[in-house]
Formats: sequence, C-alpha cells, structure tokens
Amino acid sequence: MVTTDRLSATFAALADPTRRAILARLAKGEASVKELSAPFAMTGPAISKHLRVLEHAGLISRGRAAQWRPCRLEAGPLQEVAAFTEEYRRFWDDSYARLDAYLQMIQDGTAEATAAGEPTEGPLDARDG
Amino acid sequence: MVTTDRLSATFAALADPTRRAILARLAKGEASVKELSAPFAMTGPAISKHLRVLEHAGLISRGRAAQWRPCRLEAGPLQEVAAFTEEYRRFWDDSYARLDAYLQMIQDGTAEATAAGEPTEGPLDARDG
DNA sequence: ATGCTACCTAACCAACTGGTTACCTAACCT
DNA sequence: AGGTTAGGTAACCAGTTGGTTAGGTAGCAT
Repeated sequence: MVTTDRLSATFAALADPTRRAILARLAKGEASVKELSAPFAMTGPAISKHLRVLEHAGLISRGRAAQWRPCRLEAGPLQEVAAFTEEYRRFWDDSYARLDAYLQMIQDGTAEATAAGEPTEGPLDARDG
Repeated sequence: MVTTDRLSATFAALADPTRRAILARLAKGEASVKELSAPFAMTGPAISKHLRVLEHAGLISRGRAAQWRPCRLEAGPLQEVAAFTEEYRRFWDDSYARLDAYLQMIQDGTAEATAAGEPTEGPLDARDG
C-alpha cells in the first residue's frame, strides 16, 4: 500500500512470527542487530528488512553506539492495538456479555432487573461500539 | 506464506482498513455480503476476497439463508490478539512500570520499599515476559 | 420459463513481501 | 595501513495481495 495508516502498518508488522520474536526479545531490553538475528536461520539483510518494517510501524527505535545500532522497543503502537481489541472485548468476556444483556434489558424499558443477571462490574465508558 | 500460524493470519487480516471496517460493522450484528459491501467503492469479488481472508483467520463465520450468506463476528482471534498485547502492557502502563520497579527492587534484595513508589495493584500472574 | 438478485470462482494484473547474493560504509583493533 | 566486525543498500526472484472484468450458480419473483 502506498499510503498506509499507522494501525494497518502496525498489524502488518505484527503479522510475521520473526518480527514478533524480535519484539519479544526486545521486551527483555535493548539489543544489537547481530544479537537479534542470532536466533534465526536468515541472512543479515533479511533481518535488516524486518527491522525496517518494525521501525516504520513505530514498534522499535534505533540508537547509535559505535558500530552498533541498538534497537529499543516502542510500545505506543501496541497500546493502540490493545485499544482496538478492547472495542470487541464484550464479544468474548462473560462479564461484558452479562453487561450487554443488562443494558439491552434497560433499553427495552423492562427494567425489573435480575432477570438476566446483574452486571458484576464494568467500565461503562469503554463501551462505545 | 504457505503455512501461517493463526496469530499471523489474524494480524494479517487486521492489517487492512476495509477488513477492520467490516469487523466494526459486524460488531453491530449479522450482515449480508451486499450489506457489508455497501460502504465501499469496490466490486463484489473484492469484498468476497476480504471476507475469505477474515473467515480463514477465524474472525468471521458465514451462515446460509436462502440466497444470502450472512456473516457473523467471531471474537476468538481478537481475544488472542488482546492476550498478545497484554504481554507488553507494562511498557506503556504506568502502574505496571511502577510494579516493575518494585519487583526489581525486591529482586535486588533492597526491600526497604516505598523508594520508587509502591505498586497500587496488579495481576502478577499476567507477567511472564 | 424467464428474469432478477446475491454471491461465487476464474483469470488476469500491478504492487508488495520475504528472502537471497553482491557489494558498500563506518568503526574498532592491531 | 590493513583486517575484522556491525550493519546497511541495491538488484533480483518467487510468491502473495488487492484489485479488476467476465462469467457461472442458486434462490426468489413474476
């Protein structure tokens, strides 16, 4: 894609096991390119391309120290991904499902409650689907 | 990719604004293919391909009612994505950052506490970086 | 029977991806 | 100065993706 939004770039970057493994490694701390490429049966340029994809998505940033170019995890895009999935949490989370049923009941005007179970607790402001 | 793991397929499916828009529409309830294609300046086959990608990733399932093939959201893969991002939550969540500092302090043996602030609350079992 | 609607597959195309080899720069170490 | 190490770019290749047009199938309506 010639012009890709940030979220699409993030998802595309995460859609590769090698790149996810690199992120998992960086979650433990900074690492050089050599260090990052060690676990993979892959040439340097291939890793270099993966890092460029990750950097373009904003998932990593690169420093400079002598002949090394240490990579650092940047979690901003991951936070956006988390926010994205939160929009759908009610589709798998039981407590949200109960909350949905409760709110539906309220909306139907039949607010005699406890018919479908009361919501235990829930961040109401997270629901804007 | 010829053999793609489920998480990769999910991320790849989500890396397209059209497909995310389709999911957003399905979050409001089942819809026919025609209905789903309405908002897009795109031919039918293009939508059909998008739906196939989403179905292959397990993000939707398709029923059959007369000449319609209603699509339904399946949130399982989204839950996996949420679980993935949770592994990195400590990189952007302040309370997790404080928890990290606290645990680091404990591990260093200098458990005199309150030096870097006490953790407010935190699901410890979610941390297995 | 005929036509319309909903949806799909097939074949094609341009652009992108993920990998390679070959080659280059920059920094360190004798 | 010369060699080694870390890392990058360029050119290329096969396979995938996202779109198209053309044409086919299944179900409903007249």
